Amino acid sequence: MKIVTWNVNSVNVRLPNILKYLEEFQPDILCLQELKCLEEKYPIENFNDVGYKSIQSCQKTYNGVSIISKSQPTDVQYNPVCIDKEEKRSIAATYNDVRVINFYVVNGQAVDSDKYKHKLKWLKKSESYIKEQLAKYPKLIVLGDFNIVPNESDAYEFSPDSILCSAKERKALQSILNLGLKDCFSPNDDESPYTWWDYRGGAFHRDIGFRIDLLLASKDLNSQIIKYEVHKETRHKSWCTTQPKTSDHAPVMIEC
DNA sequence: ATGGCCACCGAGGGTGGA
Repeated sequence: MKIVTWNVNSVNVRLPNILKYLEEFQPDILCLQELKCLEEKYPIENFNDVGYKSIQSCQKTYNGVSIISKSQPTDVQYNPVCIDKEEKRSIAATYNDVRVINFYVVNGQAVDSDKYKHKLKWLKKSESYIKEQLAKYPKLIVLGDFNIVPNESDAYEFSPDSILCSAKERKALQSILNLGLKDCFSPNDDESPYTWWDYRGGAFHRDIGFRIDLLLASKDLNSQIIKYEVHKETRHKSWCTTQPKTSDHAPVMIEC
């Protein structure tokens, strides 16, 4: 089974890229973040037309998460981790015997800002939710855009006092891992571990990036993982000729 | 070079992303 997480930065702008991705990589489960559209603008027919189902939690302009899959989801939860009900940042469902929880974690903007406090609060809520879910579903994966750099080696330049890298954020992530999850990341000797590169300053071609898109699996699932890949090629404007504008994130895939 | 922000809303620039 192939499971992917991808922050697409607008599902409608990126639709050609997503359809090409489905065709080329044939994931069983594709979790998207930053849909940036209302439910009625979500391109579900385009996914149905190529044999995929979708569940989604949408809002105007910001956020939004969905799970695109070959098989039918069960036990669907829309926005299970929620502080402000307008913010759609979480969605969960079961596919066969695997529980999939898709998160778009709060960015946080700057350390000690109101948004940073909101981020930490949101992470605390997600920890309680994951704990409850782990008790129900032994084969579980939490994945998405975490907006947290797990380790110093996961950033081109690790700044411990800045957003994505701060101690409080990383501690919140560690608390989630301590529930019994393992980061599926597997280093590749030929390339950096990054999954996000700023649009500005030619960051991608200079490989100034960060690893902030994560897949965290329970032990029962983690033991079955046979592959971990970051599909950086989708970040090249030449990859999808019908929509050369790319997301600033690359899709991350595991196979189990 | 695989480059030099992008997408949103709304009607022009302000906001948010990370």
